[in-house]
Amino acid sequence: MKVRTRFAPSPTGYLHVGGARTALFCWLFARRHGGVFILRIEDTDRERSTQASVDAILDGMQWLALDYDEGPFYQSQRFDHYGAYVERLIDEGSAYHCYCTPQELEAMRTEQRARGVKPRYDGRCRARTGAPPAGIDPVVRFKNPVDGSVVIDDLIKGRIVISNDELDDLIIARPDGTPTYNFTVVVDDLEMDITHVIRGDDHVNNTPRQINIFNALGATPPKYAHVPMILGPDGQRLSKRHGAVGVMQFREDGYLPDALINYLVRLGWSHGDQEIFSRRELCELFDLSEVNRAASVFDTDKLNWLNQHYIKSTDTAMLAGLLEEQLTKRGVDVADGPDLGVLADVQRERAKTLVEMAEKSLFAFGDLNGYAEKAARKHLKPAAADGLRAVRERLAEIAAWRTEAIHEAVVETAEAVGIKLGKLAQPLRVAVTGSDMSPSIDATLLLVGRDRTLARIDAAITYIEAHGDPS
RNA sequence: GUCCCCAUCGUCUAGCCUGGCCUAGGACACCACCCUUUCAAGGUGGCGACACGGGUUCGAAUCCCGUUGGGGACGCCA
Repeated sequence: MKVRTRFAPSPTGYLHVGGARTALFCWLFARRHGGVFILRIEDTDRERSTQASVDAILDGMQWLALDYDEGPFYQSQRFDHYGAYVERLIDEGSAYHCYCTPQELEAMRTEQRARGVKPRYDGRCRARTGAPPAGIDPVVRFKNPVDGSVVIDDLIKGRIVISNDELDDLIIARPDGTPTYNFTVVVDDLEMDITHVIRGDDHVNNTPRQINIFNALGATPPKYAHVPMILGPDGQRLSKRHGAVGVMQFREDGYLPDALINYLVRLGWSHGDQEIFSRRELCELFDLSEVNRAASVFDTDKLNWLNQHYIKSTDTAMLAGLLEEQLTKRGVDVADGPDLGVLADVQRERAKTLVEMAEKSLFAFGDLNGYAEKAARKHLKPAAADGLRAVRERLAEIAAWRTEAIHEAVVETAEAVGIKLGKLAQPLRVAVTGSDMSPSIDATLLLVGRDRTLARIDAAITYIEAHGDPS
């Protein structure tokens, strides 16, 4: 049978990394087996579902290049399907109307908690006879089996057995007739011929209920694979307070989609000692049997390392385009500066993110925004003035503004003036970039350009003369 | 509280199923050194873990039981 997987987020917020990893595993599993990957939007809760969230999810999927073969299907547009199944279960005696009020149920639960037992519906409406109470719109409850137990042969966790007396009669339709999650999932997984349900392991407790519904419908449940959770550094479930968790936030923060994908896939899955995987490799190698059973902690350091790896191996034109986005976002006029390809190539080894790359490249555009205080104090001293004058003169004579010529000019000036290269390069670096950290001095000058370089050296000499207190 | 799941370096993990090849391997981070005009990148080396207690066995990270710890679920949310 052809593999069919689905990713079924509820649109109540952005696509977070946990969801993204689940989607990735679903996608990979489908690709690996030449199957079909379906996107289904679980928006039966109209109170909380928003179009903005749907868009955010779609954007996230697109950015990560997790393309789906079918969908997106919206549950809110499939209410008639669910209604028919509800009717059928009622007719067959597998579901019943319940007239208990929310207050009543709440009281029941508090009482049960107080007794130290698991809060669950006691089935008081199961055998209700006589006329229905007036003025109450009933919910519909599924008649969960009373005896026996449900076995889940989870593809990741192994065999899980849950006794039916741990379960209760869950609500499958609200008073207004709208269906609830555990029911729509079953109907959709059934109607969409899903063969493998791959989802977060916060759903394992729902699985036996869903299997029971499948059984009541006379259908065979799909195979289940419950992926462990992603935790924050404090061991708690990953959430907003841990920082960036929305997929699109990672884009904002300068991460490459391939880097995030690679990071996420290794979080819980491994293939021997291999760390770097191309999408192609993943599609060939991914297997649920290699997915870890334990939860894992999200580690930004490792993501950063991977991101830099991908930055280093992205082709120049692509990287230049990405850098341009970042620069433009920062209000930089990219026309007023060096070739972005050249820039990207010198910066790719010194930035973990595109954001960092852009920030470290600002010196090559527009005017200098002052000097970093410590750097100026250390390097823009009277002792450096002669070197700067000499190198300015030598630089001004260069015919073609190229790395080699610049390099030569700097090295020769240092020799001529009789100082070590560093004694010249550092003041020059501060003069030209405002900071004592930048790419190699020849590359830096190349990026800054001849006119700016000369003007900035002049400015630095003026600065030294004004502040030159030889203490 | 009840039920379910989980447990190897700080973190991600290999090894576990099919005990011996494990004085437990790799990666990130960290530290040191090398390279070096700064910052990086790169190279070399180092630090660092089988949660604990029983059992089975000639032999256990690997199998079994318990303890502890962590996570999840217990909605007319999904």
